[in-house]
Amino acid sequence: MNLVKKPKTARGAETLQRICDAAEELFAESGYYNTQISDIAKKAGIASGTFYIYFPDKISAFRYLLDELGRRLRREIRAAASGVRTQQEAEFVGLKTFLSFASKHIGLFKIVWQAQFVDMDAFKNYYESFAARYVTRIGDAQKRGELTEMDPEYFSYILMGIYNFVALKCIVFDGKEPTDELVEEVFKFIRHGAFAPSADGAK
Amino acid sequence: MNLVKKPKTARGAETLQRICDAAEELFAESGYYNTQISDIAKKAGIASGTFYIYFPDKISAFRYLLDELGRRLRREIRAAASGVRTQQEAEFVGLKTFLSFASKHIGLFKIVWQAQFVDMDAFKNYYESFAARYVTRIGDAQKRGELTEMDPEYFSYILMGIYNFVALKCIVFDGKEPTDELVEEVFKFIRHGAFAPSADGAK
Amino acid sequence: MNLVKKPKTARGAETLQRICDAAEELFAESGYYNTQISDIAKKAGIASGTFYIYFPDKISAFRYLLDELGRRLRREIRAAASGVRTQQEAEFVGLKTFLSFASKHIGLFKIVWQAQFVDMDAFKNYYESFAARYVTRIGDAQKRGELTEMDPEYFSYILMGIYNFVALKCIVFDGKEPTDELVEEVFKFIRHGAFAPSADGAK
Amino acid sequence: MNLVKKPKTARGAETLQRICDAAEELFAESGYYNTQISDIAKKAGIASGTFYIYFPDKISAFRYLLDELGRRLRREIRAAASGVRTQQEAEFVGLKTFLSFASKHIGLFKIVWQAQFVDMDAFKNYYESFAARYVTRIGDAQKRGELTEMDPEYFSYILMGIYNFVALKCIVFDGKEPTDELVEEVFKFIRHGAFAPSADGAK
DNA sequence: CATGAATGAGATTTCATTCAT
DNA sequence: AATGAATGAAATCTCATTCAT
Repeated sequence: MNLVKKPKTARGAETLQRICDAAEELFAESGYYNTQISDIAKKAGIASGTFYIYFPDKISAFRYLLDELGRRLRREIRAAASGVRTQQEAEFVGLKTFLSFASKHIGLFKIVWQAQFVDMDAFKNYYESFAARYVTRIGDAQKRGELTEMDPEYFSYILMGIYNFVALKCIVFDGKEPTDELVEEVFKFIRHGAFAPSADGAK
Repeated sequence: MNLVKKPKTARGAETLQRICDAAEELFAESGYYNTQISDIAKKAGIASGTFYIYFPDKISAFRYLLDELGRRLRREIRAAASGVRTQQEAEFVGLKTFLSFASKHIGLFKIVWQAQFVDMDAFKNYYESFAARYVTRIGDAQKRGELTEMDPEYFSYILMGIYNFVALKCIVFDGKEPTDELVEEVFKFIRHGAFAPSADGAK
Repeated sequence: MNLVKKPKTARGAETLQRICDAAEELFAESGYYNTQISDIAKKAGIASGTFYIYFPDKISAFRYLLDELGRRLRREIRAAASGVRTQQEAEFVGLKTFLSFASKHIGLFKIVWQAQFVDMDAFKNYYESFAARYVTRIGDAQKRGELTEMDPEYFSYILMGIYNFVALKCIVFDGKEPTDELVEEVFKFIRHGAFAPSADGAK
Repeated sequence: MNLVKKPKTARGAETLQRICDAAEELFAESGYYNTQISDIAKKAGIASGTFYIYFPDKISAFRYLLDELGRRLRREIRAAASGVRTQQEAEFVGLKTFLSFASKHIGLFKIVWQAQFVDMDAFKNYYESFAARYVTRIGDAQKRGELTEMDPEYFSYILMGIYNFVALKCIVFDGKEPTDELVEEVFKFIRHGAFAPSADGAK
């Protein structure tokens, strides 16, 4: 069965859009389990029954939003990194794009985090989709000698961990927009690691 | 007011322990919202009403476990890092301890992740408690020139991000025990960053 | 906030009416605490959940009925007493109307009595609403020399006491309809007091 | 079965007393259905189980207190009225005693009111016990020409209505002690009725 | 006598989903 | 396409009562 029924009329398309916007906001703000269909309906300005014209059930709406998030984010990163040469530049641009996307779509960002308790398969799939693309790129870069030698899978999870926790701190906890300085700072860690050259050199 | 009612008899203490064990396992396995009091009661071998002798409601049990997790994990890390000299050693030992703790207490580890949708305050508090301790240590180490200069708060969130996503990949997704080799690999990243010396040397 | 949600369709209006009728009867017959939502639903011929479309909780339904009782009773008494000249006539007609109302709506009458243990504020408010209207009329009549001089507030509570206990004896305990003779008898007391003229003349 | 198990030791007697005091207060303050055995136990400073040493169940404690109330009140009124000659004096003293008793034992007074929804038989029995004694005295007084001729049963309910509602207003609603002036005022009504002599004489 | 932990039936309330209009 | 009333299974939580200690 399909996650969503594509509307045939313009009126229907607008209704679906309103449902998605409302659902995105509410899932992010209150969480999947604390969001009722009636809440979504009220926020979207429709009757509860109308929700079921477009989605077969609640979880389908969630999965649909989750899919959309991944797709859009990957598209943006791909677009942003299209012109770069080195892996360093790609990483820098990726970080920047991720943070700005998470800031604009804080809803979708928070939806991913809870997915593991709503739909573990969808959650795992989300991260693995990201990792998969990473792994190829990382492998290539390692062959070119650009990147530290290590398991490409863990490599990508480390980078995702950094990205996600920086976003958590900056956007969710502190409610700030990520600045260019922040991106620079974080990227410094990614480039050099945690330890100061001197300390490391002494070893 | 109180998250938990301390039992007055040995029998009561045992019952409470059984409730905690059952709740920890179920919250982790199925998530907070998919875990019913009746499930906990059945797993603990008690009547449903007995749960409410010790906890005023479901969410209090969750918060109690969350608190306990943080406390135990911090205690173990502190104990493990008590004899070390440098920040590098401390970090290495901390990572190792975290992964082995998460592997033993996968329940508690997964409880933290969902906390933001059960009780955002408790969730934030959890990470901030960790960050707070980190920040001091990091500041000191930076003064000694051991660590890269950067905002200590983001520094700690970066490290927590790495730890958590490595645990996610290894323990949750792959269902493996973290090995010493993994710890070494991840630590390599923390020490040198993402980029190979040669590539970096160009800078 | 609101005690009741006003239905938007005719079907809804009928359902609400059926719920009110059922609740009125059951609250009166078995008391608030011995009446279950499922009893009301069964008697109204609806599913339990439907109750909650119209009332946010059990106590709101009770308060709503209590309000309605007061309003309807006051309206009837006002209507009945609209054409009278003297306070004596007004009082006579008021007593008569009260007893016949209580007899028709024994449910609502009994609901008031228990209100003090369900919702003390609503209970107090009920009697004070009655007393308030009384007090004005009594004050006026006293100025015209029609009524014994005494505190108008206690005056009204005395009259309410007489009305309520006569109704208790006749309707609740003996299960009878109040007759015109009863009204006459009781009114004799109100007119002359307890003591026979001769005995009183001795004073 | 007995309502209460009489204690054999002095320690037991004190415990029973503490239970009764606590129950009286709580039943009055919060109502029968909102009072938990555990509340009574806590207030009495005992364990919940101890309650069941003295009372077979919750309702027995209630009935016991209700019985006690009637007995004590009747005893006090009898004692106070023992020396009087006329029905007028008896009535005056009765009113005074009732109000002062209700003021001291507001708990017991409020317990009676809710009895109809806890135990209708006990409630009816309570008022009928009072009415029964009244009826005899009233009949005699009527034969002596002291009292207005009317059905003695309704006569007694009218008087109880006056007493109870004056107590309700003064003690429960206004939280005041009944004064001698109040007793005088109310008694004026009982003696002369509601209407001023002139107004009545004109008729 | 006293304790307080344990019970478990039962109450209120929620909410995803259906369906007649 | 949209409405909103209705459903009813299921969840959380309560509390009188029992009983081993």
